[in-house]
Formats: sequence, structure tokens, C-alpha cells
Amino acid sequence: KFTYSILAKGLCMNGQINEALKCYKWMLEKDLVEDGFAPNILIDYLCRTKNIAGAKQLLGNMFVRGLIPDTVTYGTMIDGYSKAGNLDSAVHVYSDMIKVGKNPNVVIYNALLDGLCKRLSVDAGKSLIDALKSADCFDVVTFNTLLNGYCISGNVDEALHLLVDMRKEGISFNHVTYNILINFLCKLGLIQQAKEVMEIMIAEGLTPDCVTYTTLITNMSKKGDAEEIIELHDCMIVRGVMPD
RNA sequence: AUCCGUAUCUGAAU
Repeated sequence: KFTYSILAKGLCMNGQINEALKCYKWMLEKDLVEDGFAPNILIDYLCRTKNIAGAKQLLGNMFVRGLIPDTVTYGTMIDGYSKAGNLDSAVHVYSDMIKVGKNPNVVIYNALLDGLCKRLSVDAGKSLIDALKSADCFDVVTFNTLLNGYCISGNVDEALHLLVDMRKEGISFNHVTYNILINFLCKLGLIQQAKEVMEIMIAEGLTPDCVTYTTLITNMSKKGDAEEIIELHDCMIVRGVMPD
């Protein structure tokens, strides 16, 4: 189950979807598909490549073969729909999973939250997170998602307030939290402050990653201080972060 | 044995 599922995933990452599907069919013949693990990988790939129709078909095929969609299957479809801009269908999949008695976990809610913030409104996202807090169902991704929503809509006050709230709820910032803030500061034209936040991040024991550096370099390029850009580039190399 | 191995948040490209 694992060996051939991961092989199928590798084929997908190579863009060889037909080979991946062949691999899956072969697994079915050999009775190696006992649950959602293998089909979830293919459904996810189809969603990421915006082939929602294909993903739906594969999902339908699971039922035909008596395979029960699991929480990951539902999460994959919810995220796929919402990233494709179809929030209604995402919510519909969510109701389906409730109907069949599957318990949504924090990943499901985070996917919905991201969809709400990006496709509907941050206010809708705020309402959801309030409910999640009462239900004690949240993690660092939940907060990062809403934080990014506030940043995208330029809501500085709410963003800052959310950071305080995060601490209050006992959620530590991670590298993504910092990357969101650094990107936001850059977008506000506050490059120097963005670099300071990177220093805070390091002081907090977190390691800037490729996204951190690319964010800073991209935004500094718009101003054209070549010296500083090269310095930052060399800095990332020295610290062992590979540019992509 | 334990751990890891499929879904959710950030940059760039389109």
C-alpha cells in the first residue's frame, strides 16, 4: 500500500499522471488498496492541477469499489474546490462529511477558513475562528491563515491584535507566521522593518527559509539597492538555505 | 520497538 502509493505520488510529481493512474489500477488488481491512502494521492494531484472533474470521478470510483472516503479525502476535496474558487462546493463537501458521520478535524477547518478568507471575506473567516476557539479546535495554521487574510486586506490593526490573541491562546509563532509578517511589511514598503523582523525570528530560535529570503530579495529588487540584495543572497547561502 | 511515509497557512512563476 505505501510503496506503490508513494510511487504513484512520485509519478504525479513528474507530471506522469497516466502512469500514476496505471499504477493505481494495478494496485486495485493486486488488492493493495484497502482504504483512501492511494486514491487520496491521485485525487490531490488532480485537484492541484485543477482537474476537479477527474478528482470527482476518482472519488465516485471509490464508492463503486466499496472504499470509504476518509477525513483526508474530504479535506483534499474541500481544499481543491476552494482553491479552484468554488467555495459553495467546498462547503457542500463539508456538509456531506457531517452527514456520513465523519468528524471534521482542524485541517478541514483550516482549509475552509482559508477559502472563506480568500474567496468570501476576512470577516467570515473571523466568525469561523471564533467558533473554532470555543470548540478548542485550532492550531498555528489556523492563526496564520487568518493573519494572512488580514494582511491581504491591509488590516494592520486586526493583524496586530491577532498576534496578541495567538500568544494568549498559547500558540507559538512559526516560520510561516514570520514569513507572512515579513511579506506584509514589504508590501507596505517597510523593507528595513521587514529585515528587523527576520532578526527577531532568528533571535526566537527560528530559521529563515527560502521563502523568507525570496520575499525580502524580491521586494528589495523593486527599489534597486543591489549591494544589500547580494549581501542577503550570500547570507542565505552561508546559512545553508538553497535558493529555488 | 519508536519515528516517518496521502489533505490545510507564507514567497517567486503563470
